[in-house]
Amino acid sequence: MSGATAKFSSSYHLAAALRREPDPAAALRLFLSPTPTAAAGPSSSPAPPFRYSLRCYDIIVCKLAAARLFPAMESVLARLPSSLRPREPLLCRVISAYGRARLPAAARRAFAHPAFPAPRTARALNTLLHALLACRAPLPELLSECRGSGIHPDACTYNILMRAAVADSGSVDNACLLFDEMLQRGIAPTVVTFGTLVTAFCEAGRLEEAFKVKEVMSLQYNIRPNAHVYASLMKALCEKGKVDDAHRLKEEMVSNSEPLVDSGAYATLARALFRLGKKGEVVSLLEEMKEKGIKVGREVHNSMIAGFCEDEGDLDAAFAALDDMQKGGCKPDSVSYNTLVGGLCKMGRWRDASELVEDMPRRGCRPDVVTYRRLFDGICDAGGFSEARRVFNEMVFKGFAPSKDGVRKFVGWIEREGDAASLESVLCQLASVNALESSEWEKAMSGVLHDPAEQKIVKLLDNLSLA
DNA sequence: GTAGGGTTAG
Repeated sequence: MSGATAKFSSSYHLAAALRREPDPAAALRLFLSPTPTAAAGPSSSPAPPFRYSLRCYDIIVCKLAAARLFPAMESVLARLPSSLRPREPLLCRVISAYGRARLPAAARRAFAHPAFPAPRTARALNTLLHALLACRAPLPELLSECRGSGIHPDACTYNILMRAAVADSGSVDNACLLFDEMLQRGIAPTVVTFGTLVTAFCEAGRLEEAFKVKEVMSLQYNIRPNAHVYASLMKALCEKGKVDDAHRLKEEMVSNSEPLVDSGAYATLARALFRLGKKGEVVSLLEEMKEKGIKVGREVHNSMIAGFCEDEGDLDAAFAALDDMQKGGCKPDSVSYNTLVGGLCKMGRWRDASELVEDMPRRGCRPDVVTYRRLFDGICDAGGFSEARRVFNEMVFKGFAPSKDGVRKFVGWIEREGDAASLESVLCQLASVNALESSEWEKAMSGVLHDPAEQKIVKLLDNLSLA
């Protein structure tokens, strides 16, 4: 006897079912009540007839983390017995999920989670540092986290710190100081370290120094520049309008004996050619990749989609590029869809954009914060405010904050409508995703507030300002 | 998915 009601006789079967279940909430229900009797009544759940394996915890935690269902994830972690000896990679998934969700305090708490046996290694520390970097924590905070942990830093630690130095101060010089410190402590730089420096100089527009780093790494450290290094340099050259130089650099890259089959650098070139209106050269670029046996990767497909949407204004061609991508065995990601959503909105086709977003889960791609922002902005720009209201509710429910620009237009519309109750709930929703800025409610106060609801809102705003 | 790039916001 098997089937939906028989459920699972072992943690092995449960793990397989959890893995198969695409809906994280459904997976959680399976995890919580793997037997039919347990499913019948949550309060009287008997213990399942088997012991959960670490694998089951692994799968459910990762699924919940990916879906940002953090309270559920925490409750599963709280049930995780330390006797199962969960290992650091799982902890790292949790930490980085919080980093991606921009929840630094939660990331710090996870780092110290008691279910995971001490001591922590540099790997967990580095994951935490990277999460904090994603939350735009300033460099001194990362440094003190580092010192406080008592964990010996490795090259990866320094690479993250160097990135943070650039992100924080915008100056490459602090990154260079960290590089010197790293050498003094006898930690050998890796190809990633040099890639980070090259990128930092490129972003600062200091191309001569970027090329100097490339030279130093090969001549003094005998580390050959890889595709990352070339990609940064080529992008910087394209941005300065030196597409021919970028072309030459690409030649150097592919003539390197190392099997550089990475297509990322081609994406930059393709997009730069689109911007210059040289669609034909993109075609020959793709042919060249085919000749050389270089797989056309996701980024190249995405830069084609972007080229058609933004440079050519040709949505049909963009959707055709999406089809090509799928036919070529490359799964479109949120960048692909976000570009199309933006393109449709820009053409005023926000109803089509809305449909595309609704279709994304079925196509195997979860809408992200960019998806919703572009759609919301596009609808607000076009004045489709009742649809905007629907999208707004959906995105806020998922924990995504709308863009400032969209909020301004949306709140402006609600003010003009003079619906104080709506305004109140929208302000609350904005506060729930930390998107309520003083300027918004100051403006709201000077707006529609001349009816009895006025006092209520003023009181609400006072409360918000105290929070 | 412990670190760097390339395609979308900003």
